[in-house]
Amino acid sequence: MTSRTERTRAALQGAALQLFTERGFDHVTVEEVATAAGVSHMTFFRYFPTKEAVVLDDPYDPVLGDAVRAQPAALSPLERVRRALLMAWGTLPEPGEDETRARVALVAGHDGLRAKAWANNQRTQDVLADALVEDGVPPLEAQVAAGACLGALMAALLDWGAGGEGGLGDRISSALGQLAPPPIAEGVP
Amino acid sequence: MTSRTERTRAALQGAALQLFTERGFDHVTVEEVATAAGVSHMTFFRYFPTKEAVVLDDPYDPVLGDAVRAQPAALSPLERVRRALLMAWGTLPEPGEDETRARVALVAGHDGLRAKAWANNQRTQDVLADALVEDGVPPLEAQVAAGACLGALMAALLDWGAGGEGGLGDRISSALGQLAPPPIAEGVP
DNA sequence: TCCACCATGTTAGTGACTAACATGGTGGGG
DNA sequence: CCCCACCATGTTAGTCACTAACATGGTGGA
Repeated sequence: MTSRTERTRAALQGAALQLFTERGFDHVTVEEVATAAGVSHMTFFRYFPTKEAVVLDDPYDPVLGDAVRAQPAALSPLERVRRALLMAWGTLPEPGEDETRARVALVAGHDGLRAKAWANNQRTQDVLADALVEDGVPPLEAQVAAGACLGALMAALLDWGAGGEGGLGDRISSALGQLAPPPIAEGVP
Repeated sequence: MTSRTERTRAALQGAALQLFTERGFDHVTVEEVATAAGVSHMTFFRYFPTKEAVVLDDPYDPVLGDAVRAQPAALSPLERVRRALLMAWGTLPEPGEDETRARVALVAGHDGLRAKAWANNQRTQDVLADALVEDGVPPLEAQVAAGACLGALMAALLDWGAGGEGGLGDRISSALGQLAPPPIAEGVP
C-alpha cells in the first residue's frame, strides 16, 4: 500500500524531526539524518531540496487560493483574504498536534528555518494575491492584502511555537480578528 | 576622513551590487566580490556575516521602535504601528534612489535573498512589537500588529522592486492605507 | 623613530548541495 | 515462474559558503 518512496520520505522526516529536536538543527548533519533513515545523503536531497525543507513541508497552497475565490467579491481584498484563511483553517487536514508543535517550535527557534518559512509564505502570498488579481483587484493591492494577513498569521504561529499556551486555532482566529473592520453599530453587512 | 574600514566596506558593497546585477547573485562567488574590491574572501566575511548581507544592509530598526513609542497609546496596536511606519518613512535618511532600486530589484528576483530579507524583517517586527509590549499590549497582539504592517510594507517594496512604476513613498503610504480603519462618518477620534 | 595594535592574508577544514555514472531491487509481462 | 526494463539508490568527486588559528604588515600615536 504505502509505496517505497512514501516510506522513505516519512522515515527521513521522522528521523530529521527527532534528531533536530534532540540536538538542534545546526548540530545535525544531513548525512546523519540520512543514515538514521537508512539511506545516503544523496537520497535525502532527492526528496527534499534543502536541509530546511524536511521540516517545512506543507502543500496547502492550492486550497487557500480556492478559498479566496469563494469569498464574495463585494468585500474589500483584505477582508476576502482574511475570511478565506479563517475558513480554510477549519477544512485543512491537520497532522498530529504534537508533531505540528514540534515543527513550529523548531522553526520559531532557528533563524535559518524562519527565513525559509517566510520564503514559503511568499509562495502562499502569491497564490492568494493571484486569486484576487483574477477578479480584477490591482496587483499591488492584492499583494498587500495577502501580505498583511499572512504576516499576522505567521506572528500567531511563531508565538504559539515559541511556547505560548492554548490551541493553535484560537490564536489564529484571534490574530486575524485584529485585522477585521470594526463592527458598524448594529446590522452586519 | 573616511577611515580605511569604511572605504573597504563601501568597496565591497559597490563591487557586490555591480557584479550581482550584471551576472546574477548565484553566478558570482564571494571570492570574486572580494577580489574586485581588492581584498580576500576572509575580509569579506569580517564585514558581512553572509553573502546575502552585503545586499541587505539596513540599520533602521531603532528609529522605528521610537516612532511606535511616539504614537498615542489610545489607538489600537495596529493603528499605532501603521502610523509609526508612515511617519518614520519621512524621516529616514535615504541612500540614492537608483542604488536602492537596484538592491530591491535583486532581492525581489532571488529566493535566497528574499528569504534573508524576511529574516531581517523579523528583527524589525520584534523591535516594533517590543515597543508596544512595554506599553502593556499583550505580546501576541503586538506581534500580530507588527507582522501585518510589515507584511503589507514588504509587499509594496517587492512589487516596486520587481519593476512597478512610480515612487516608493507613494506605494508605501498606499499599502499602509489599506490597513487603516474606515473613516467614521464625520469627526475623526 | 619605534612600538603596539588592528586590519588583513594564509591555510586548512567542515558541511550543504550538485553532477555523472554505476548498480541493484522490484514489479509487470511473457 | 522467470526475465527484463526501469527507477530508486549508492558512489565519487567536485564547488562554494563559511569558520578557526595563526602569521604579517601597515598605520597612528608616543
